[in-house]
Amino acid sequence: MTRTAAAQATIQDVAALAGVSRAAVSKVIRDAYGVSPAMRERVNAAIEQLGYRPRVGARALRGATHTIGFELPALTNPFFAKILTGATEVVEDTAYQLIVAPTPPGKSERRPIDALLDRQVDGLVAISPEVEQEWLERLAPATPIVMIGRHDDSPLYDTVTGDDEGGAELLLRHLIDLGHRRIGHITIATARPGDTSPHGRRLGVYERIAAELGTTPLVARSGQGADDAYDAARRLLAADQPPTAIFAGNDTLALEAQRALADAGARDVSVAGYDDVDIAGHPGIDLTTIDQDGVGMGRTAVRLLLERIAGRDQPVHAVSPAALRVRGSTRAPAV
Amino acid sequence: MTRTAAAQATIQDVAALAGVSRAAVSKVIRDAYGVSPAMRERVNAAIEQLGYRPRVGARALRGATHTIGFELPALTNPFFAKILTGATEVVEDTAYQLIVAPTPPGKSERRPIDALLDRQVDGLVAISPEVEQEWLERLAPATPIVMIGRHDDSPLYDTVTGDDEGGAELLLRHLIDLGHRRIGHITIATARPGDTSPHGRRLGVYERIAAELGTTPLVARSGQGADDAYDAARRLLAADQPPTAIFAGNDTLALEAQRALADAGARDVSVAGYDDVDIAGHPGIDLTTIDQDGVGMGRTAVRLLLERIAGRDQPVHAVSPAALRVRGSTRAPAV
DNA sequence: CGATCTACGTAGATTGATCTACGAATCGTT
DNA sequence: AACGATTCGTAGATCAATCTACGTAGATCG
Repeated sequence: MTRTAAAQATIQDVAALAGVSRAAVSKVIRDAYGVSPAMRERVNAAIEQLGYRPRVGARALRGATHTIGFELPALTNPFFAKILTGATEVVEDTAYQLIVAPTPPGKSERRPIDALLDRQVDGLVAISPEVEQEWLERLAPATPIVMIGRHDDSPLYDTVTGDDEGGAELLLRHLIDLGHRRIGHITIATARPGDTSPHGRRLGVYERIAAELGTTPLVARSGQGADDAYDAARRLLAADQPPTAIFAGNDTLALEAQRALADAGARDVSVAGYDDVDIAGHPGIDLTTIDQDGVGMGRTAVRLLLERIAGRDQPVHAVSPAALRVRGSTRAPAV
Repeated sequence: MTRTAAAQATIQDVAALAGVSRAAVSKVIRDAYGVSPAMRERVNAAIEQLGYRPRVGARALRGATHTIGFELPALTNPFFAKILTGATEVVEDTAYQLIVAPTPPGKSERRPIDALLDRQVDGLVAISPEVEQEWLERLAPATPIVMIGRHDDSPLYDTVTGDDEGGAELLLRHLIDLGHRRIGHITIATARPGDTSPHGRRLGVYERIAAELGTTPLVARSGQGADDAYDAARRLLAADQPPTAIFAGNDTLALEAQRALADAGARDVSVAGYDDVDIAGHPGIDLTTIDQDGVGMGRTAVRLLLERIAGRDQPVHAVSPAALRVRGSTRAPAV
């Protein structure tokens, strides 16, 4: 701590240099009422000269931070990057700054969310955190929050979800139409059929449709790592009656399934994913998947949040439509 | 602003409930000297009961924020996600919190960096921002910074780079060994041969080796978007003497080049990238590339930063070694 | 047994901004 | 010229923490 911190200029320094009061400088900064052009001029010159920038922390003590917090799980999933891209776009056009707190793999989303709240963000977006709804509802009155992916119907916060039921159904019907009957499913370890998470919803639809078909569901669960997804796919292939098609809970899982299929020489097994990440359209991947417009979801989330910050009281639960993208990874089963 | 903010508990509230002074509570929180077990007990109970969490902003006014800022460009580039993964890992084991400020595509890195500084981060990591070294050196005395990717030799801040010269040379020698003589290069719009950026270094090596070979360099420049990279690749293919191999400045560019090759039916043109992103090893991509251990670079960056925060004065310029990963995307040229 | 030491707590200043009052100057009216 | 209405600027409280002094017990010691 023997730092020779070339002490940053404070509002006091600016005021002294411009020969005005601190309050006057504050007014200029905030573009508030009661500032003569002459004073504005002098103050701005002083700010310029000193390279002054207001400390957000000091501001936070009184009012707002003009900051939007974004909790981001699994950095390696490009779908989340899509959402974040949309969020960034919208924030770009406002006076707000976006700051992202990543959740380390396998850890609870609580810590990054708390970290953002500790930094007094004016609003918070989180991607499908696995926390209790009650906990979120305790936070929401103090800080507006928008959940992406969680299908809960809270009156206290907004949600943006994909049409997971519709999307999963679209995809499964597509496989069935191709002639598949033994369809395996890869999902994440924590998903429960029909729960409020996207994977839970997709799993629920999968089980329902399996029941309709009269087939026994063939589900493999994957942990966080890429290897886990690979292993899950291998387990499906090793089943007594291996599937002719695999519906992976998302594209990242699907990519690992493709890898496993290639290694197992199971060239004729179809694979489909969910999310339509950029790479899915690459000719070497050519993955059939569901596009739920991640960029749009990110945009919507921030828009809803800004509305909340501006004072809206009524909850909004937005749903992004799901569209099937048929590509080469799915075809009729080999006879 | 008609928010019924269920006012968060402050240190004053905790002190009142525990029947002690504010300073006492502060001591307990900071684990400072002069606290009896009995008092600690009572204070912790009060903290628990009120769900109290200290405001980082208020703390920042006096001391540190225990926050590390991370400037992240181009969310869509999975290599940066790798670096961030490494950074997250190291921060995980400390009392610091990582917050990320993304740079919107095509915008200056200055704004996100300033935003982090305004929030009084204790240290800052940035990925190859295109700003003047002088500007960084003005920041560094007040806030320790570590630059990833920039090959500058500043005495005021640390750097972590890949061995871009070695890596580019490895890759080009590999192509030459395969028999390629007409090798095209895709780089980013702002790169200048030999400048301090990774792309500039790689471009410099490319031009040097082209000169050694006595061939005219064939360089296409790409803007930020995926389409730009695709177009750049198309331009290379449309040259009078189209290349038999393409060395893309990074894997993201290489993936677009593959797409362009597929669309152009140029099945026999080799492609190589740089970074070894996860997808490069996928059987459908199978991209020859350079692994420069992005995760390790992220880890090193945070370690160096923590050392600086702890008081180190001497600069460190770490270099991550480059390793060639030969895959199916490069082969001998068609005769 | 009185002096010193240590452990434990507290009072109050401090940090950098915002914001509410309020005072002073300027202006147009009648 | 006197009046209220604007306009411009400042003083000082305030926000939630930290941190330096300093006070008060009780323990230790010669």
